[in-house]
Amino acid sequence: MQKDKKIKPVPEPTIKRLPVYLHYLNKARLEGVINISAPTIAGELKLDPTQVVKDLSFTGIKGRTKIGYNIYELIHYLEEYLGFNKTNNAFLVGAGNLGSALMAYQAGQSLGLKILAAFDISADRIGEKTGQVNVLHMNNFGEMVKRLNVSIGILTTPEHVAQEMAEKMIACRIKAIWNLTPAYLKLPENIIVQNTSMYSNVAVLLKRLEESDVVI
Amino acid sequence: MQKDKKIKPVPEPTIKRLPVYLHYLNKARLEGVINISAPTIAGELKLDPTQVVKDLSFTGIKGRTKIGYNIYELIHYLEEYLGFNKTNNAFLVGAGNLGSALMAYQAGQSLGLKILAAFDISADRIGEKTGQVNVLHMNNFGEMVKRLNVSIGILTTPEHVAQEMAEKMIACRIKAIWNLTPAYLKLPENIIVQNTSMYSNVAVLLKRLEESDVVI
DNA sequence: TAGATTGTTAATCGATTAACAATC
DNA sequence: TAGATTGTTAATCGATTAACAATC
Repeated sequence: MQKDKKIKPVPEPTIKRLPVYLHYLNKARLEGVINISAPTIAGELKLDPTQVVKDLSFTGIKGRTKIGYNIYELIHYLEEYLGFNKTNNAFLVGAGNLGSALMAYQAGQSLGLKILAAFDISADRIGEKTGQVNVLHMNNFGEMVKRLNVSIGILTTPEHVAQEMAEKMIACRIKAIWNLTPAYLKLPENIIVQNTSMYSNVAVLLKRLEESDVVI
Repeated sequence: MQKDKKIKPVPEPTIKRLPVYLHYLNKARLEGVINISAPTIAGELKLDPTQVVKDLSFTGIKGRTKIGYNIYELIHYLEEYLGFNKTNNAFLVGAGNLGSALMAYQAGQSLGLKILAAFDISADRIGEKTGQVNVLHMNNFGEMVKRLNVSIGILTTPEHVAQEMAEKMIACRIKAIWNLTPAYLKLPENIIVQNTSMYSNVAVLLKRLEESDVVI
């Protein structure tokens, strides 16, 4: 059972860099680039060339020595590997500013997620349409999950209802939650939670600013 | 010059966890907790107790064996260490949904940053007031930076103007940019940039969901 | 051929985890 | 005293970087 441990797991830092490559490559493709090498990508994104080679190798793509990678092929492999070419349907809970930002966001460019509908409990938001996404009452959440077979939930509520809404989501068979609130959610082990904490990023920024001030 | 290399640098993962502790501790404090131990914190946030001890030790706090840390003192040390108790003034550029979310956000709880004003170029946003923050025209940016001596900029514009606005910010002597757009900014070495990429988080979520599907 | 690049394996670096002494 | 905890040092683990062979 535990025998076949051969499959080397992808490092999480790699997973986080792959969409950055993808984003850059799409831009380069629009500028007419056909072939692109790891050192070029590394130079643009200020990374180590070896690291780019290694990261890209996880997608299974084969490059050509002296030439690099075909940009279309590379984009395809990245999208395939990240699952960005599949339709990853999601429901959003909490149609405030942050939620609206995400809804507007995906209208322009694919985030790898497709927000099929948004849910809220505030009467004046329900019935609204942000981007192409309708805002429905949270009461309809369970029914809609069943109907559209959605397994990803995006949580953008105020913090004080985050835990409650997350529980409601999983009661309706949501399997993975992207948590953009500052709340730390207590949920069953089998639920996948991805926390995107704004304040962690602020902390890093402030520390680096402080360090630079000291040096000067 | 290079001699005193004794000061062990704080690991970046530690910096990112510290505000998570702080947030949890503030909640616990409101519930009347006076003393709290590392194993308790670790249990709540699903972390290793040793790691919590080590992380907290960077702030310089001294705990008491068998008792743990005084929660008020610990909060104080964390805020001090992270610089959250200082007034870190910031200007926000791009008063769309995401920008508004951040403005509203800080009204409720301190993010360690104080947004003094927001800037935009769209006529119908200028003059608005989100939370307690006024939206001004980008033309006034330089003057306001000088007047209020702000060194942190928050970038929440659409992607296609992100580079341009970032350059404008640093031309006006902004030293650090918190970049919440998907754009990869090309800026001088001495500028501190903190990228908060939404799609990196989505990528991790999708990969973990995929893995869990395979296992079942 | 020379030089640039991929791709793999080894070495290094850094963060986490384990071990353990000190303390109350 | 026994047990729980801090705090430090050592061991382990994982990611990055370096080295190098293969290829065009």
